[in-house]
Amino acid sequence: MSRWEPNARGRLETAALALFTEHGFEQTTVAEIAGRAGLTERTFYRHFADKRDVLFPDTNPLGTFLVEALEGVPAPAAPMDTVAAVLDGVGLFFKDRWEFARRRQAVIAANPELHERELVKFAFLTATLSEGLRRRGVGEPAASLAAEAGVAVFKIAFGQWVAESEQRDLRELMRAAVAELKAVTSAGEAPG
Amino acid sequence: MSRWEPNARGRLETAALALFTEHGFEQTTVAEIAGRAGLTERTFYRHFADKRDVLFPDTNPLGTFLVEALEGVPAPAAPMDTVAAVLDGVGLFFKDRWEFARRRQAVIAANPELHERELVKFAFLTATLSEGLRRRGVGEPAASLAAEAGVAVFKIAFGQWVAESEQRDLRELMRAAVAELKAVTSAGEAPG
DNA sequence: GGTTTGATGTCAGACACTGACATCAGGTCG
DNA sequence: CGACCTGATGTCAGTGTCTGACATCAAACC
Repeated sequence: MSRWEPNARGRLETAALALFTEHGFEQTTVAEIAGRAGLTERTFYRHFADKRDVLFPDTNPLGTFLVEALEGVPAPAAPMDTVAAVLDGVGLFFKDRWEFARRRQAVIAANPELHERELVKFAFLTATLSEGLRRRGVGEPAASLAAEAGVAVFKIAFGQWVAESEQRDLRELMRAAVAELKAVTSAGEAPG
Repeated sequence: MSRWEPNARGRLETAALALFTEHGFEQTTVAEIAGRAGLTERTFYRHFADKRDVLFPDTNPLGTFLVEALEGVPAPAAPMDTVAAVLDGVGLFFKDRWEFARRRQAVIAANPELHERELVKFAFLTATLSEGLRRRGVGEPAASLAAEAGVAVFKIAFGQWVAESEQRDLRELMRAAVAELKAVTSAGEAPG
């Protein structure tokens, strides 16, 4: 028999999401989260850098997934096609996480502090994507722009996806958004 | 003679930027900022919602400027052309603020917490721009995408602008970024 | 001149977060 | 087998952010 219950980190994440949903983010203290998980406040801070981080784990699967997806794209593709291919993979990634994503997003949307942290995660994805593109030979500022565009598409499509009452195909939403973005940016290019 | 020195808010902003530059953001306490401004910590929190906000004032001139610029654009323009026109105005807005922008950006870049807050301000600009476009009849998700694209262009061009050792024309950098974005998004659209 | 207003000060306190040290089951090594 | 080390946790004390409640008092207003 081991000295402690296993999966302390997971228990903290579960307890936090539950308490945030029940009482709200601000009304929940770290001590309460730790208490529900059978741990102390100090231990919470050994697993998460701060209170918000419990919803944004460092072991962000999406980040690593992104890198792998990027490497899987055939090399001689235009930047935006590469991004589109990566987004397709991301769509599959979320396939079985719709319910969880919805619950989590509800908590985040209800708390400006959490929304703020979410933006950091998006910025991290943008940086990851941009670096990946540069590694594939895309120059600046093309790489940064394509990365920003890709994450923008993801943001918007993801927002639509979790907002629907029925689960749709995230990939379709993203493909539509990519098409819309192309239309928007090319329109009026050479008027007349 | 009035009871207090005038412009308490401005004194706090000046004191904060100076102290953040000298000792860093985390090493500076709110009490120190208030002290240098001849005020108390409590008064600081009457002017700013939190410690970071002293670098991101609510009376954000850029936000209001954006709205006005948006209204100044002739109505029958394509979304991205509207955004481009607004960005041109924004470029002028920063014309005389290069030095200040550089100092401020140096402080922000040195502190993740401040960078995080900056992302919120960008998100606010995106929302403002998106809403303005929708008010002009642009539908969704085109409005959101154009807004995201515009802010992305601003972010990247602004980053280049403050990174240079000599002041260049922000408008040119943004125009180039818009052109690059169009190139990136249209490339590979209908491959041969 | 009395009253109201509003920016500030004072004080107490909750809570986020951190450093230092203690504990103790389980694995390691001699 | 026993001494030792490791690592996850607990305990405690402390700093700093941020907030609510109440006090102050020049200036404006009537």
